[in-house]
Amino acid sequence: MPKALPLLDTTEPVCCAPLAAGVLDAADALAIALRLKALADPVRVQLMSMLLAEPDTGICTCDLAPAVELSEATVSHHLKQLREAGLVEGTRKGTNVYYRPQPEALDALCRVIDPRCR
Amino acid sequence: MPKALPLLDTTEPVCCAPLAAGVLDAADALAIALRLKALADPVRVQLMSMLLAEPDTGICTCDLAPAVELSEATVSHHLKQLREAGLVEGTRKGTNVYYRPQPEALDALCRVIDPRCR
DNA sequence: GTAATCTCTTGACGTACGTCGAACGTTGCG
DNA sequence: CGCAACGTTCGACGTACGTCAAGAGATTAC
Repeated sequence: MPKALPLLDTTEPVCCAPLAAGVLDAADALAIALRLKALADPVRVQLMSMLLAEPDTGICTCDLAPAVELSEATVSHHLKQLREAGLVEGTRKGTNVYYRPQPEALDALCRVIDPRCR
Repeated sequence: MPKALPLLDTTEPVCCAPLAAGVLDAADALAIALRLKALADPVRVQLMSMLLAEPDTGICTCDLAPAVELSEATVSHHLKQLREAGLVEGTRKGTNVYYRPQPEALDALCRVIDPRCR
């Protein structure tokens, strides 16, 4: 994507016409692609599935890192990607930061992709 | 993803437990991530939307390239990614190759991602 | 205030990705 | 056959990405 630097706000759920509703312009396509890219990594997919299993309490970085067998720095990086895509939200509790999933964002992404949706 | 080289077959629609059904293992997460990655590019999103608008006749490379303002070589590369993910299918008609969308693959991906699905 | 713990950021490294021009294959048509 | 049109592959280039160690912030406990 060496064209325009993505200075977009992707923290809100994606909001544009579905893929199957007609030909998308470049801006809408970018909005969708950026959110897909946030999830298009095996580690982040796995992290999302873990967080979706604890939607209320959330899970902290120090518990996620050993579960995916990566350094905390790397997991923090992945969580940042997910956060910037609005897919998760982190709240501090003492020294820990508990991450919770944002199902609405995932749901919005899903609806935009759905070939039956238009 | 510098761990294992993805020698997986991704041409079939993704088939594993949904994200929200429980914690995914690394293999399932990879299967999902590879398909998401195939679509996680603004050009490919746009191409998919164009193809979904002509699901029966399909569109050939030489018509897609000017529509996204890229070289035919680049568009061919993107179509290859989509083809390897099972999201499109190309059939030759004379010198042209007409690409048609594979809504089942997109639908399967959508169901796996859906936070309401489990 | 000091120490301990958790988290995030920075810098660096290797790899993967998007793009193009040029070369190569394929198909159809004089 | 020889040529033209379409498509893919190859090689090269710059950029983006995933990873970690090391350091910097933040918060709690003593």
